[in-house]
Amino acid sequence: GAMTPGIPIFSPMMPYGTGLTPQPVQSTNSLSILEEQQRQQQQQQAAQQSTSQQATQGTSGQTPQLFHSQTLTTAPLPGTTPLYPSPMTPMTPITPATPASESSGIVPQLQNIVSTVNLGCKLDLKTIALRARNAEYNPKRFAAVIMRIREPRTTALIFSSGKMVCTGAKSEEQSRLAARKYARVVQKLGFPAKFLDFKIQNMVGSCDVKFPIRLEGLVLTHQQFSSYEPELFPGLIYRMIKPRIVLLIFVSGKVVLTGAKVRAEIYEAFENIYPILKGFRKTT
Amino acid sequence: QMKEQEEKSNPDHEEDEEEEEENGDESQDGPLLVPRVKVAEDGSIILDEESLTVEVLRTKGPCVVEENDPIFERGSTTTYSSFRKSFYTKPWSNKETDMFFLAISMVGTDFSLIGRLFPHRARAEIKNKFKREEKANGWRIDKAFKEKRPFDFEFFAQLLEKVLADEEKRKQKTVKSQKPKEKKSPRPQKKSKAK
Amino acid sequence: MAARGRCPECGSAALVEDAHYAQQQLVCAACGCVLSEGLLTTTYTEEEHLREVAYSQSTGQKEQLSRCLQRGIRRVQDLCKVLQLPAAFEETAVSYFQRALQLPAFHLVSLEKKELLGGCCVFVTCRQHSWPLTMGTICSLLYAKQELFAGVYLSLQKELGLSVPALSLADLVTTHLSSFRLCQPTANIPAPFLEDKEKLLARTLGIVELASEAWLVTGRHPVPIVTAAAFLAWQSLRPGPRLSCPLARFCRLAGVDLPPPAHLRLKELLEILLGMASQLSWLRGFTLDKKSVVKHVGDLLQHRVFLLKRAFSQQDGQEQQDTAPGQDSPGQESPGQDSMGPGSQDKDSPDKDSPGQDSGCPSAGKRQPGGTLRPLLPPCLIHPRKRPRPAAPSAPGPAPTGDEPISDSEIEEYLRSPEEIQAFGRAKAWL
DNA sequence: GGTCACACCTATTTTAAGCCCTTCAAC
DNA sequence: TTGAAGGGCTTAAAATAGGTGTGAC
Repeated sequence: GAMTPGIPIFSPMMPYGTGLTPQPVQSTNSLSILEEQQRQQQQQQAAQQSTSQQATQGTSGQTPQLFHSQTLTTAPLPGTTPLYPSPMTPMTPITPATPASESSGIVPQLQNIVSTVNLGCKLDLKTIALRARNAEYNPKRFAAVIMRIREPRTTALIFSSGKMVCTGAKSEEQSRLAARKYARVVQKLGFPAKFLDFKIQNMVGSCDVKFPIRLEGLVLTHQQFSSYEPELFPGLIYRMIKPRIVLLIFVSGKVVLTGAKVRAEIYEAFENIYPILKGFRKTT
Repeated sequence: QMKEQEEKSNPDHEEDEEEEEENGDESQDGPLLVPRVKVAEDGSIILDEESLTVEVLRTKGPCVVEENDPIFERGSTTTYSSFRKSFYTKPWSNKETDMFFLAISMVGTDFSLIGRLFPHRARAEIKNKFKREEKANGWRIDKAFKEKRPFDFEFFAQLLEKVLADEEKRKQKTVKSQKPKEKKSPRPQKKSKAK
Repeated sequence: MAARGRCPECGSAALVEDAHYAQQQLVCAACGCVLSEGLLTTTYTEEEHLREVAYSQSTGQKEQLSRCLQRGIRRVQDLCKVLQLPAAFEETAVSYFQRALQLPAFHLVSLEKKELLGGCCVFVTCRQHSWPLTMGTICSLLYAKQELFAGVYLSLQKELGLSVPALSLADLVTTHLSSFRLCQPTANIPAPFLEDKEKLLARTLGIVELASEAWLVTGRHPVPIVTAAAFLAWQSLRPGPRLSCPLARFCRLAGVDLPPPAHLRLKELLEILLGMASQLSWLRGFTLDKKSVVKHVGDLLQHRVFLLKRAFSQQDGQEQQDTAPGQDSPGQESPGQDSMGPGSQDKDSPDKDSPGQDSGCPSAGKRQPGGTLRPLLPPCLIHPRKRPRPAAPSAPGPAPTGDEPISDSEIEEYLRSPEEIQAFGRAKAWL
C-alpha cells in the first residue's frame, strides 16, 4: 500500500493566497527542514517522528524544532499587510546560524490535522451510505458522505468525485493511516479506490505560555498583524507573515495556532510569538 | 491609561530604523494612538504602506468626543445588542441518553436518521450529543457501535415515548410536591426486545 | 430578497413608509414586518422601483460609478448624519467604502453584506477618531445581525489591511454616562438618586481603570464593564440611600440597557475591592462584605496601586515557572511514546486540580484577611475549566507510522451484511 | 441574456474564552 | 431572588463541491 510515494517531491509550497503573494524562491518547506535539523533538542517527540513520507517530514526524519534565528536577523519581510506584498522576494536570510534566543521550552501540541486524498474513481454515495453503518449521507444538506472510524478517531468527507477529506487526527501519521482505512472501506464496498496525492492541508496546534497577556498592549504594537475585537471574540487574532500562520492569543496565555501545512510552521510561529508575548505579561 | 506604558514595555525588536512615517504631525499626544513602531513580529521589518495606515493615523486628533459633544441621536447612546438565535437544547436525561446509545447500535453514525428517531431533536443536537459523549465516555460510543442491533423503528419509537412520558411525569410530581423517589418503572428492560 | 410591493411575511400589499432615524422604511401595515430592514437609505427593495433613476444617475456620473457604489456611498453619508458625526468623518468613511468595493473580495459579495459594508466603514472611521461607537449601537441602527456585521467588519479589516484602534473604554464611559438619566434633574428620579455627572464620571473612570489593572477587562465586552463600574461609582458616592438599589433598578432608572455580563463584572469588581480593603489598615478588623465595601470605594481607589500590590500576589508574571516544566509540554513529550503521552498528563491534572492552582501559589482559596494571597490573574485562570481535558483518550499503542497494515476484520466492522442492508434499506424507506 | 468568475450556503475537525439561554438548586 | 451548571454560539485555518447569488462583459 504505499501510496503516493511520489508526492513529496513537489509539494505545496505555494502558500495559499490569492496568488498575490510573490513567493519565496525557496519553498518554505525546505526551509523548515533546515530549521528542524538545526535544533531539536527538547524533550519530545523525536522519537515519534518516525517516518511517513510526508513531504518534509519523512525526509528529514526530524524532530521539529524551531529555530530561532529569526528574531535576530531582521530579515526583511515582504511586508506589510497581506494585501500588498512587496515585489521582492524575501528570501533571505534565514541564516540558520545562531539561534539567538533560546527556545521557549514549550512545544505546541497538535490538535487537529486536515488532509485530502484522491481515491481515483467516481463513487456512488447512496450505495456507500446504505452499506456502511459508519456513514451518513444527506444530498439535500451536503453533497458528501460523512464517515467516521474509531481508530484513529477521525471523520471523513467522501465526495462522488472520489476526492476525500480526512479530519480530526492528531498527527500526520494518524491522518494518513485513517485516510487509508477510509479508502479500504470504500474498496470493500466494491469501488476501485486508489490512494492518490495524499496531502496534509491544515494543522492546528495549541499551547500555554503560563502567564497572562495584555492583549490591548499587544494589539497596539503589532497592529498590522493583529485584530483584537473583544466585542466579537475574546482572543486576539494574529496573522503572522513569516510562517504564514494565524494565531489566536488569549488573555490566559493559551495560544491556538492554525493554517500550517507542516508542523515545523506551528513550532516556528510559536517560537516567534513567544518573546513577543513575554513583553505583555505584566500588568503595568 | 496604560497605553504608553505598554509601548514602552515592549522590548524586543529594537532595530527598526525604517520609520518613514509621515504621520509626524500628530505625535503621541493623543489619548490613544497607535505607536508607530513598525516592528516585525518575526524579526523582519515592516513598514506598512502608507496608503492605509497613514490615513488612519492622521485622522486621529485631540479628543474628538469632547469637542463635538453632540452624542448620538435620540435614544440611548450605547446599545448592547445581543440578539442571536436562541439555540437551546434540552438537556439529555440519563434515560434519553440510553436511548441515544441504543440508536447508535441500531443505525450507526447516521445522525440525520437518528434525528428522525428522536422527534424532538434536530440533527445538530444528535451530532453534538455524539461528540460530547465521545469525549466524556468514548468507550460507550465504541461499545454501542459494536453492538449491532436490528433497526426496529416501531420498537424504538414506543420505547422512547415511554421514556419521555415517564420523564415528564416525574418532573411534574417533583414540582407539585417533594415526593421522594417514586421512581420505579423508568425503563422496562429495553434490551430484552433486542431480538 | 424582499417581495416587491407585497409583504413577504403575510402577503399583504398594504405597505407604508415609516420614518426611522430620519430615514424611510417600508413597513407592512398588516403585520408590522419591516421590509426595508437595515437601510438608512433606500433599500434594495425600493431600488427596484427606482432603478431607472439610479441607473441614469450612475451613467451620468464621471467615473461611471456603479449603482451599487453610489447607493452605498449615500448610505454611508446618511449614517454619518444620523450619528451626527463630525463632518470630516464622512469623507474618510466614503473613501474606505470606495476602496473596499474595488477589492475583488467585496465585488461579488452578497447584497446583504454590501449593505453592511458601508456601516463597517463608518464604524472603522469612528474607531480611528476615538469616537466610541459600539458594534451593538451600529448594528441596531442598521438592523443588522451582529455576527453578520462582525463577519463583514473582520473581512474588511483583513482585506484592506486596516489597523483599527480599539474602542476606548474611557471615551465609552464619557458618552455612555451622558445618556444616563440619573444625571438629569428633569427626570422623575428620587432626589437621593440624582448624581452630579462630573463626579460620577471621575469615579467611574477610576473603577474602570482598576478593573483593567485587575485583568477584568481584557477579552470582555466593554459595555457591561462600564455599566458595572458606573453602578458601583454611583452607589459609592452616596451609599446611604443607594446601597439597597440593585443593579437592575439602577439601569432602569438611568434608562440604559442592562447587559447580562454586567452582573459578572460587578461581582468580580467587588471581589477585587474586598481584597484591597483587607489591606487598608484602618479597615482591618472590620468584616466587610460586598455591600459594605462599597462605602470605601473612594479610599480604595486613591490607594489602588498600593493596595492591589499588597492584596494580591504579583508573582504571576515572573517565575511563572515553578511548575512550568511540569505542565504543558512535558506531559506529552516525556514519554518516549509519541504524543499519546498526554494520557499521563491528563490523569495527573485532574487529581491536583481540585485544590486550586497548579501554579505553585499557595492556594487560591478565598482571600482571608491577611492570609494567603491569590495571584492577580484573569478570572479565566483563577477559575479554570473544570475538566481541562477529560480522560486520556485512547492513546493505545505506539505512534502509528501511517503504513501499518489494516486488517480486513477491522474494516468489516463498518460494513453491513447483506441482510442488514436489506432490512436497513426497507426501514429507511419508511422514514 | 448568456457566459464568466467569483461569493457563499450546506458540512467536517479542533483548540481557546466569553457570552447567551435555560433549568434547577439553595435561600 | 440569586447562583451555578450545562449546552451551544462566536473566531481562525483548510480541503472537498453542488446550487445559487452577484455583477461585469
